[in-house]
Amino acid sequence: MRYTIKDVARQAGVSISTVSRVMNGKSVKKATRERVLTSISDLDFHPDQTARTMIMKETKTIGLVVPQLSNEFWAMLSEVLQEDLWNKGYTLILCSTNHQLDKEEAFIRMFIERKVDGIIFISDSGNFNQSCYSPVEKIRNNKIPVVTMSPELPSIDCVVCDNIYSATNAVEHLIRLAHRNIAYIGGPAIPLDREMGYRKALLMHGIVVNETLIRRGPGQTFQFGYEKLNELLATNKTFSAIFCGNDPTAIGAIQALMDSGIRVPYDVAVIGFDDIPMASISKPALTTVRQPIRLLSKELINMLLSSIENNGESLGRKIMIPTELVIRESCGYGLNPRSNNNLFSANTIFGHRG
Amino acid sequence: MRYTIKDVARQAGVSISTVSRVMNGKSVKKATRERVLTSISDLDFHPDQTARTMIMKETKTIGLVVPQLSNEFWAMLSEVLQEDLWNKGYTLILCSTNHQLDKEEAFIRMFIERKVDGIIFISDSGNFNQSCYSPVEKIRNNKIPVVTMSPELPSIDCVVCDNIYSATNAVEHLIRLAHRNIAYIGGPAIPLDREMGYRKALLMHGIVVNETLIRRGPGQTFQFGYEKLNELLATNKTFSAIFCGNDPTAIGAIQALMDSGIRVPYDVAVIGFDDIPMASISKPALTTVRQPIRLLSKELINMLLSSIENNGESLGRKIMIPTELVIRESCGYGLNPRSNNNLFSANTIFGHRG
DNA sequence: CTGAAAGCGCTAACAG
DNA sequence: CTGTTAGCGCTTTCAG
Repeated sequence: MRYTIKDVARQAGVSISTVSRVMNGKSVKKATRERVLTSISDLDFHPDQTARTMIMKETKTIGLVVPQLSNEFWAMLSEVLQEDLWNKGYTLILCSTNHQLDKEEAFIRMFIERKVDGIIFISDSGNFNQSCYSPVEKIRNNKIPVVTMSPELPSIDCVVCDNIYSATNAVEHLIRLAHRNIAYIGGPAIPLDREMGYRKALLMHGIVVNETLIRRGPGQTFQFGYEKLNELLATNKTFSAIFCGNDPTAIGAIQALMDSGIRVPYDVAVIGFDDIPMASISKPALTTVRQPIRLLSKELINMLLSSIENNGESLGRKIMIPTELVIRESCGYGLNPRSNNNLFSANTIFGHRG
Repeated sequence: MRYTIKDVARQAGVSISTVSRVMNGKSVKKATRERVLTSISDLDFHPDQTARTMIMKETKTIGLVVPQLSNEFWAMLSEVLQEDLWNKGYTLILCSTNHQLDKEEAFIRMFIERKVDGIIFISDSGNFNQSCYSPVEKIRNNKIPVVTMSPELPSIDCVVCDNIYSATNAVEHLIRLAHRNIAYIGGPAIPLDREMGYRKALLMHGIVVNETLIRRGPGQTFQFGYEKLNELLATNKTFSAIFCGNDPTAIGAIQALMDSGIRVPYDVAVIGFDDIPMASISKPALTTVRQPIRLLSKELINMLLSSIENNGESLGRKIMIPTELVIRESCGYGLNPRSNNNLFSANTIFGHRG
């Protein structure tokens, strides 16, 4: 049996309310306070959060759903979120669906039962119905503050990198390097806007989209990129560059190319998305779009906490975070290889886009 | 305001105890049960775990402390632990210290206040005092079931790979490939037993340990390996192989070698530890010791849950999990390059070693 | 089979 | 400044 506030009160010869006051920093005579403090440390007493929660109506707990922890991007974002929230006095319950979408609902249910103060819901179900997505509906019905990275959901707060702009920017980089036959590897687990950005870049430069160069599938891993690239090779279509929806996919694609004796970047240029640590380590080092994780975390938390303060009022705010195109080796350096101006900043757009 | 058991009771025209009975699957007349169930779903009522906990004395929550999530090994282990625990009805609170040791104590304190049913405590403080380590002491004093991966702590349950044996096995592999000048990169954040295994292998083969070939430091990342390797090069000592305490370090070391024009494995062989996904992707693919994550998770959970059932009784059990040496490209294939017998199994030792 | 009542450990009025 | 008291939402005796 653990000690309770009663034990402390008895030990210190005061009432339980006095002990409570000491713990909550309310005014107590100095001598009394010290006596209580001594008893607390003598007994190694820890106040029971559970009981406190029943009255305070707040758990100081945030629920986080991410698609996968073995993807470095989500792992790092989770870690930063946890740290930033901790510094603001919140504990994070981190749940990875590992791409099993049916778990999302189960996690949400658990969050509700545990009365989390807010939820950060990051789904890789890029294809959900625009007007209604059941787990999110459940959160809203329960009036729990929530923030997502899915701009498709109307009237739900959202913080996300500008996927369309970033993808367009990346593909334009390839176009500037004289590529015209550019493939895309993506799928429902990768934001659809990245494909849209790819299409937009081609359109802007009068390049006809070749649908056979677009490979989609349910995956998002190294393995997925490897397979899709081999599919692409099997079509016998011509392509000189590939834009991949995320880094693991890009690295898998590069591996498949190399296994087929195709040199990167000399024969085919490859570009990824996320800039996970692995991107700079793999050979050739991956040119990719960097999502600024610390900024993402900061904005997600700001938005969520402001929503908590306004007791769950969701304004449907959308914040777009800028990205950087980080140029490394995997698509060469084009016309000006000695340039060290290797960062192209995407626009920052705050607020809902018109 | 969320609905409570009272609202359901009123809606269904029964008492709150009946609602409680329905929720807990106790005997209730069929008609009544159905009426209650209807009210529950009509109101989308979720029972409050917090209130339940106050009576039940269990939170169905496990606390997990890991050193870092951006290291794939910990990320994957965390993900598997979370999934396995979820399947057993437990929610995981995952806390990454990100190598800030002072956070360990803060997390433990939080776990106690939240009344977790058990703690999985994975510290990378490899050097802690054998007889007492403050965060762990705190757990024990509070009689919370705990399991660690630190075999040094006496009378604390522990599940861990056999680091000494695995390291010895890895280094012997290098010795079999005719290497005699073998360096080691490690440090306090990497289990000391890996260094002991390295020393043991050399000893067993009559090779004098050259202390200048052992590079230690507080790190464990890619960056750390890169720096330590450069330190090693700066000493001008001869070495033809390196055993690294974990994979990120090994991959960093390889990068540093390549940046100095030293070829791997032709000039220097490198071997790592963990077998993270990156190990098979980086070039050259890394030969490394595989820690079986799913098995590790299974055993950690088994041990913890059995301890919970025996209300916190810690027996100081130590389980050693076997590893595999996965041979890829980074140390060549030695005398028999065509062999596809590329797995050397380490012994499995269950129970405390004599 | 069902309801009334006690109480888990804590905080927050409300009196002194 | 401090003690008394009434709950928070639930489970669990104990009577009907």
